Amino acid sequence: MTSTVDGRRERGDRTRRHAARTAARLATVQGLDSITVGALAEATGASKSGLLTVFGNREEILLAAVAEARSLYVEHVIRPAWVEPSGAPRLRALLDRWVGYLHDEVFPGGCFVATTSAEFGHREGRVADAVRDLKREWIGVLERELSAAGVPDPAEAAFRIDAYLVAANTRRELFGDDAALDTGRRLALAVVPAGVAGAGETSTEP
Amino acid sequence: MTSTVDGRRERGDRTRRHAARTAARLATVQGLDSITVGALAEATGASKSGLLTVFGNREEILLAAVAEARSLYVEHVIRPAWVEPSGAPRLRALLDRWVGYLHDEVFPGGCFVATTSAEFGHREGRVADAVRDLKREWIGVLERELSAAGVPDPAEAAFRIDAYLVAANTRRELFGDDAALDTGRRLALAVVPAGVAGAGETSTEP
DNA sequence: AGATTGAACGACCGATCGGTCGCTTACTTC
DNA sequence: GAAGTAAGCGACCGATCGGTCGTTCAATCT
Repeated sequence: MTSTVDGRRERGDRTRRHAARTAARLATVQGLDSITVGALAEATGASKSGLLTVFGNREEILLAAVAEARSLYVEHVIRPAWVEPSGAPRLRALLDRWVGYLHDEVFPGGCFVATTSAEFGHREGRVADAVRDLKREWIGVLERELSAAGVPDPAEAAFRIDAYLVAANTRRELFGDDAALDTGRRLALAVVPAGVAGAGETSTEP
Repeated sequence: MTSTVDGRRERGDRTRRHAARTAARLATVQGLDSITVGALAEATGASKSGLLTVFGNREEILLAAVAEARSLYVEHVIRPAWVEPSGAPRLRALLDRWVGYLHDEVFPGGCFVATTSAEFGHREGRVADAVRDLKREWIGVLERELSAAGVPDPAEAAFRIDAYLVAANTRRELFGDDAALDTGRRLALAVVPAGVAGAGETSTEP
């Protein structure tokens, strides 16, 4: 996995990655579907045609942006929390990391999942499906950890936590109210059992 | 205030209203900022130039759409609930009406405020300000009624109710999960004091 | 009836949209 | 070093964008 083919493709992968990341960040500011090839070209320093040769068409750019956003989310929120044992401790870490991920401005316009979930609500197509998958995946993580924490109704608890976090993100973006983030975390923490009900291990990735 | 001027302006007002309503409905599907003058012209049966002579420019169309959405919201959610006495009874009516307003498909893409709040999160300009005002107004209603209901921390309670409702709307739009609406209402109802703590009267409009 | 005025329209404007085409460049493999 | 190949670019395409302009239409006022 070293020289030949990978060597040739390294260039393309680098610009691909760079463009996808820029697109993902732009998406939280102006909307994923508002991204234009020309604007992305200017933002990345590449040319329109250059981007289109690498990605094929605009839809592939949006899909790459969603994939890149997912990997950023995993890197900043999921993986750091995964060092904690499954259940309540991991949930607390997830909430901490989630607030940190917003505070660190990983995306300039707040949470990528929250923004695009609202934007692509009931649309159809591959991009909308990718966004749906992202949201489903996050809720799945919450439900599994809540279940491991011994919460009686994990689905409802996940609904509540997700609701608090999204609302916190919206308020912060809309009114510049940074304190909303802590309010959201505090309310979400109240859903997590206080006891050390961790049953799991520092186990497999989600 | 009868014949002359109003008579002449009735035509314009009717198309203005019709276009604004269509724009507000379209906004919940494809995003408020994705509305184009041409698409709105086709959807209303008018011509591009006709719309622009009445509204002036695109921004005015978006502003009119927000204003029209507000009036629809008042008509379907606020006013029906205002017949109940202030406090817990009115809050319960608000939650009922909110679920009904979504169920009746007043907007084809779910709650206008939720969608546009996410879309215009941290943007600037008159449209973003109008969206901000709408959200602020709704939260204000909740806080005032929660306060009247004797809730100790009305701001936090309003945060929770708003979070549940927005999350319910998002899930319904994203996954077609109609049951989410009832989950949202049930959770929101739990924030409202159960006792008949209504202090007010069938009083003034918001 | 004639004048006035807002509503509405078709034609048209420059700018930008997503995308194609042909070319050069950079790198790898013979 | 020659050949091959993906990366990347500039020029250009038809379509659509928001918006302007001059005209026509419908209703009111004198």
